Formats: sequence, C-alpha cells, structure tokens
Amino acid sequence: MTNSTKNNGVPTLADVAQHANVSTATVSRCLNSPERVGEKTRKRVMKAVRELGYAPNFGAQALAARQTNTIAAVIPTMENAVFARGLQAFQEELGRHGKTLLVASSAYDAELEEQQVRALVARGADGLLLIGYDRAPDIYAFLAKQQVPTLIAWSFKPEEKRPTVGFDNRAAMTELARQVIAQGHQHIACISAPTASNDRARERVDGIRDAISQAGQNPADLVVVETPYGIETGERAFRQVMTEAPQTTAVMCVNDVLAVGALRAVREMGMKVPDDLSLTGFDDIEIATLAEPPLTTVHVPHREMGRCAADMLLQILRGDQNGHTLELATEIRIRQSLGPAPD
Amino acid sequence: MTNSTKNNGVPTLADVAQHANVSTATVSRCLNSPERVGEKTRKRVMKAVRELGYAPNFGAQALAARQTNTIAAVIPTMENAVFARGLQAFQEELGRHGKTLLVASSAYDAELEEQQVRALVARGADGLLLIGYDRAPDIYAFLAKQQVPTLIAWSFKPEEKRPTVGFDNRAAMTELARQVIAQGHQHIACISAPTASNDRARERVDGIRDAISQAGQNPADLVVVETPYGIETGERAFRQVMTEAPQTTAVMCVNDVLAVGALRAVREMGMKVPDDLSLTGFDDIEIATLAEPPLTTVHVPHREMGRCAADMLLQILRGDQNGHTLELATEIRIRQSLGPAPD
DNA sequence: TTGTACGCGTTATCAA
DNA sequence: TTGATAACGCGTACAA
Repeated sequence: MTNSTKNNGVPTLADVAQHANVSTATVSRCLNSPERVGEKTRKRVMKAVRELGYAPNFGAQALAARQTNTIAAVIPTMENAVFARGLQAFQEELGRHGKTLLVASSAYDAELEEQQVRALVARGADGLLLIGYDRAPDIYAFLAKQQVPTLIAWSFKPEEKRPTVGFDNRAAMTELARQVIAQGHQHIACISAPTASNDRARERVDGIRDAISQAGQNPADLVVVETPYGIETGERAFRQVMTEAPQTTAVMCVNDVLAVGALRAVREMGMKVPDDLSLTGFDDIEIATLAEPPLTTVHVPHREMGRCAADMLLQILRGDQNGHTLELATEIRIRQSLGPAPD
Repeated sequence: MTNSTKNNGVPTLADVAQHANVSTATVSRCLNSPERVGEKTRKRVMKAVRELGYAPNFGAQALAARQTNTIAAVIPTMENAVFARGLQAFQEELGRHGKTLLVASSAYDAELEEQQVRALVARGADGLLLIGYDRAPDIYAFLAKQQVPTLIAWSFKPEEKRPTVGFDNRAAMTELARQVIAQGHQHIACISAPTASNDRARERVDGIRDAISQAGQNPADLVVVETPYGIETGERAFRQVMTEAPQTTAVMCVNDVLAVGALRAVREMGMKVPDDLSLTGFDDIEIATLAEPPLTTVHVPHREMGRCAADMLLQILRGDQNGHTLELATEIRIRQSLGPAPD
C-alpha cells in the first residue's frame, strides 16, 4: 500500500521521494534550500512534485519548523474603511515576504477581542497586530508567555514602551480643535465612539479638552455624546447633542463616519453647514471629500501605517533589536464643513 | 528536564498533564470532549491549563486531527466596501462555529489570485471562498486534487454547477438598464471594470446590452470604457466616454465607486445630474446615498451573502450533500441621479 | 473513567 | 551531495 493510498490521495513528501527515487530529506531540501541539492537530482524531484501536484502539509511543516509564516491581526471591524485600507496594505507587504495574514474582528468588543487573540495564537500566529493600547493586562501576559511578538497600531503615546506604529491621536485632535476655536466657536460639542476600552477615541476627546484649556476655557464644559460606529448612530447622536446643548455651534466627531451621520441630521433639522453649525471629522476617508459640504478632518496615512506595521513586525520576528516605535504624522485638512461661528 | 524547559518555555500538553497528575490523553479529552472526563479530574486539568497559560500547538493539532479549522478567502481587495462587508459577515459567522478566517487579496489580478489560492491551500485551509467564476481551469483542477471544498460568491449563473452563493449580475443590470431606457435615454454608455477575468463586470455590461436589444436597438452600439477600480479612474473614464460619444445622455457604471468618480467629472465639466446627464451605479454601498445627488443603483445584500457563504461552506465541510447553490435577490434603488433624457 | 502507545508529515541532525 | 532517523506536540484506538 503506497503512502498515497493511505493519505486520502493527497501526495506527501514520501510519495514524491519514492517517485523521484530519493529520500524524503532530499525532497525537503529541494523545496527549502535548493542550492544544497545537485542539479540533476533537483530537476528530477521538481518534476515529481509537479506530476504529483504535491503541496506540503501545513500542520506537519509548522510542527517541525516551529513557525507558521502566518501573521495575525485583530481589528475592530473590516467595515470601517480605515482598517480595511490599513489591513490591505499590511497584507500586501506581508505577502511580499512570504507571510500570510490571519484576520479576526472584535466588533469593538474587548471581551471578543481577547477571545480572538487567543484563537489566533492557538492557530499558530508567529506575530500579532493589535489596534490601540487598551486591553486587559492578562492578554499582554498571555502574549508574553506564548512569546508572540506583538505590534500596536493606530495609537502612539510617547510614554508607552510597547512596539508601536501610529500617530498621536490626542495631539492631532488638539490641533484641529485649535482651528475650530480660532474660528470663534465658544460652544463645542463632541460625538465620540465609546471611550471605555478605546484609547484612540478617548485621546481624541481629551485632545479637544486640551485645546479648550489652552484657550482659557473650562474643558469640563465640553459636551460629549458617545455612540457606536455608524452613520445612523451619528445622526442620532447629533440630535442628542442639540437637545443637551442647543447653544452648540461646532460639533467635532472622532471619525468621519459619525460626522457624515451628524451632517445628515443637521440637514434634516433644517440647518446649514457651516453657516449655522460647523462640523469636523477624523481619518479623511473618501466620504469626507464626498460629503456635501466636504468635511474638515484629520488626514491619517492609513496605508502607510499598514505597510510600516508589516515591516516592523517582520523586523521584530527576525530578531532585530532596534527600537520598534514609529510615529507617523497626521495633517489637518480644512474643508468647507468648518466655518466661523455664527454671531 | 521537564518538557517545558525544552520547548522554549511554552507549555505543552505534557506539561499540563504532569501539572495535573494525569495522562496527556486525559488533558486532550478535557479540551476536546469534556463530557468524557470525570468532573473532578476535569476541574483539576482546566486549572492547570489556566495556570500554565496553555494553548494547543496548532501544527501538532492540525497534523494529528487532519484539519485546521481554518477557512480561507481570496478577494479582489478589502478596500472595496462590498468585499469588506461581505467578508466581515463571513468571518462573524465562521467565528460562531469555531473557524478562523484566512484572507488574501488578489488586487484584481488573475495570476496573483492563483498564487494566493495555492498559498492558502498550502497553509492548510479546510475550505475556500472565491469571488466570481472566472479563473484558469488548472486552479479548479488543483483544488479538486487537494480536495479543498470551494464556494463561489458574488456571481450566480443558473448554468454553472459549482457550489455558489450570489446573484444574477446580468439580470440585475438588465432590469436597471430597462429603467434607464424607460426614461427615454437612447444613447447609453457604460463605465466598466476590466472584464477580461471578471465575470461580474462582464455580465453587468452584457446585461445592459440585453436591455438594449429588448428595446429594439443595436447592442453593439453600446459605448463601453473599461478602467480599474477607483474614484479617480471613474472620473477619467467619464471624460473618455464624453470624448468618444458626446451624444451620451446616460452613463451606467458597473459599481458605485466608478459612478461617484463619474459624478465628480460631470460636475467639473459643468453639467448637472440628472438634468443634463443620468448616472447609475451598482452595489448600493454607503457612498451611493451620500453622493449629491444620491445614486440610482442596484442593491446587493452583501452581508447576507457573506453569512450565507459561511453557512454553506460549513455545510459542505460537514459533508452535507444538498444542492449547494443559492441565488440571492437584488433590488433596484431608484434615486435622483437618474432622470428623464434631455430633449 | 483513565492511561499507553502509535501515527500524523515535516524538518533537521548526523553520518556516510 | 545524499540518506537514515529522531524529534516536533497532539489525537485517538485500544487496553485497563
């Protein structure tokens, strides 16, 4: 009985070896370090590989080689264009280096994220990409114990020492808020994603407060409405803002999608942007320029972040001991949704 | 020397077994079929698992169990919201059943797709999700040989017998084109993605031709400009359309993103939609309603498709021999970008 | 209910 | 340059 017959018809190394009249070791070498095999032998082996349609068994390979060439990422959701973009670039760069991407999404749920991390590590991920710093300490402990190199993206706090590629959410939002204040707005409100386990959102809100302080006003006065991600939720949140703080003249949203939702609500309520009310977003995804009027927002280099994340993680896996922290620059994009405060 | 010391400090089944004073078999059973283990023993074992931070070694598990619990998908790009959405739903449903998603994107490149498929299969994917029917026959042959259950999504042709979940691109577009023609448009043009290895795009274009035929006109007269995916490319394509066929009064795009690009070009050229020119899209993603004016388009249930795809693939993996073909309904969404033909 | 022992398909070490 | 063979960590018949 040939091996082939046993293994469901899927050819194994042994089958190839038999077919080419060499040992399994030689076949393995042909595939992994061809230069260490004689020209003639190699040709014969490769022919056998093709003829049998051989592909290595992943489990066996992973077990013996102690690595999977697989990198995992846990993101909040692929439906958010910022993550889709970043991940696309991340994957492309990984692919160039022979690595495969394993993805899971947490739906912005901390507990689910923990499950996903464990699942992906169990699936043999050689490295891991996570979004933002916020998570339970035991996740970090688990990753340390399992020795899974982990890179944090989308956040950057100078005082954090974990390997990171991201931008300073707080500083970026402060800068944007300054511009809003410079337009004479005294009553600013904020629509935010839930900040409980999302340092990106929290930092952005705090960034607004920083600017308010710097302008000599009381940051505690900032009206903040938290709501899950989505256009519709942004719409509802805006109505809530205007109920709680009808004197508001500028609404700063922590992302473009919420801002577009708010924009809709503004229209439905019969007001004009920016004449009656100014609006800002964050991320600078396509809908920011498509919106009517186009959104003032913070441009974030998502693709570059994805690409850099891949490079850095690869470097860490290679054992490079350089400082693995990279801060990317953001840029304020002033567009028509921001105007002077009405009298 | 304990096993633990050998294995880089990462705990193995044997470590847990020793820690809990049972055999490795018992630990394995605790994890995979807890009901076959005594209450007390199980508690002790699970405690050891937690204390040691044990996670099963993927390679070993895959090798022994002969399956990876991993499903792979190759999509054109995650940056296209339709795939991001579908894949998100696909992943959520898989997660509910303990499966992990492996993704790769082909950047709409047939050759790259082939590489990705081979890579993912080599990574031990238990099943595969592909977009559309079009691909080289040897890919299908390879998948058959490797016995990897494969499901096609985003397309549905009644005559194809491969497991499929999708919609009839051609019929949907025909229906939309009928509505355009009903508005009096005699000179229709089309902006399409490259049709060479993309049956979805090709079918949509052919759908327009069908409607033209049915209206008693010559389908060969349809002006078609092909261009890669993107807003900017849509813009350029529109200019080309108006150069080649200035008499055009309606431009049908094979997706919303191209349509939004065209919409921009229309504006820049000083024309009005829909007064001077009508425009349609396909997919009904968010930008379709955000555009000014909102786009007439074909609504596609992307999330449902993703969810169904997961269910069907899971069913196939389980060995269910039912007919694995599901046609989803699309729906025309008439919005303001479509108006009567100008005189 | 629990334990023993073998097999899974590779890689890597060592010798030839 | 090539071959024999021992890991690799887990699942699972089979035995107890």
